[in-house]
Amino acid sequence: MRMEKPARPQLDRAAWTQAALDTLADEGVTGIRIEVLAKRLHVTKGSFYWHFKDRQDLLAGVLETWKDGRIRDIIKQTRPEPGKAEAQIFHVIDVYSASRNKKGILIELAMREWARRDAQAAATVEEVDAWRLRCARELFLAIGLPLHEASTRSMLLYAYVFGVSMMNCEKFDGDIARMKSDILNLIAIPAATPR
Amino acid sequence: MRMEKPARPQLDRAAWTQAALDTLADEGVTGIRIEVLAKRLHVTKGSFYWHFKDRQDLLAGVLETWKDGRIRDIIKQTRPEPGKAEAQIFHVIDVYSASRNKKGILIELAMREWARRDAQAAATVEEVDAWRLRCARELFLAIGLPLHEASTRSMLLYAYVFGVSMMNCEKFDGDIARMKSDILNLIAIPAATPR
DNA sequence: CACGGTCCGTACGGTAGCGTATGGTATCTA
DNA sequence: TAGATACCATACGCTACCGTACGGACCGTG
Repeated sequence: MRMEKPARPQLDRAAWTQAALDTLADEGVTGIRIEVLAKRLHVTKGSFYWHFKDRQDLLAGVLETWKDGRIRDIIKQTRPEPGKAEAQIFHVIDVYSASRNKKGILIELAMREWARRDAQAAATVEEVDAWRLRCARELFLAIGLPLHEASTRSMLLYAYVFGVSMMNCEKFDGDIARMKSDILNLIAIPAATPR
Repeated sequence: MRMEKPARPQLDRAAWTQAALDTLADEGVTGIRIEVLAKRLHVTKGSFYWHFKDRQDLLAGVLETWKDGRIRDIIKQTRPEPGKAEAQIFHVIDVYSASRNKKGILIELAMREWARRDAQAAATVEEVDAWRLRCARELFLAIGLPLHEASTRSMLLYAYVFGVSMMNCEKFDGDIARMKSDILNLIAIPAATPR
């Protein structure tokens, strides 16, 4: 009979991993520091080193957790629904728009920053990206594109959404909203005049 | 009469700033550590604190140096040359391809990682991006696009090149070279059927 | 030659973070 | 009720940094 006793938190690996993911979004990998996380969770390092062997153990858990979540989401978002492929493409893009998923994007960027200097992280990101490209390609195939153009467009799609998330568009001149909308149509709608 | 005495290096701010930029490419901002740079330059901290007030002073110098160099390059690359606008667009893209300018791209990514957590860096990157977008827009205008589409395409251009530089495309299936080529045509060549 | 400026080495105190050792306190189980 | 177990606090040594204080070597100039 497990009673909820919020007075005594009783953390587990998942709680630490989640806190690490939050910190990753805000400060990057180097921001994931055990003693800082402990303060955040109102415990001490003693707790951490009970659940984890060392910092590397936590980081590996972060990678696993992120990878599983991303792949699950991707599969769900791109599950074949006849006749809705085009809408699904727009939905995939929407998921990575800063306005709708700020934290997810921050984690995404932090992951790639991490991957540039760590082989494990690189492998993880690579695997997730491979899933994304495959699933997006299926959507483009579903709306009638040939294989090669489907591959090309899915790559352009993800390169664009990640790239634009690195630019502070808010302060540029011009109608940013309309520009983004036009870009999406350019990417997602093939062989048709935009709008 | 200044003789070159390599036995006694005689560093200056520029040498430290350059070393910091190199380190930035490899390890990010947090990798710029005074005592590490000193070891790299075969001197001690004593030298650093002679030329700089503190670490922040160095970082500000790095931002300035990078900004000036980038803006100068952008202007040079997009200087109006009648009839060559399209070639210039492709050249701009080429400059940001990993194969041709690996270090420049690493610095670019590190700068944006830095900008996500530091207001000064954010302002610097923003200013550079604004120049880039303006200059690229001029090129698209020169090949006959209306203002709005010129803005849109220059934004897509830079978002794409930055985004693709964050993806490890080497290990994906498919003919990556051809895909990238197709994408470039899609971005740079308006109103024409790709291929 | 004395002397001030330039440039750097050395030594120090201080902080932040990692990992370990060890003890303490609940909670469960026999 | 007496362990045994799960979970956490405390205290410690260690390393990597930052920034400062100060001294010394070299240079020019009077």
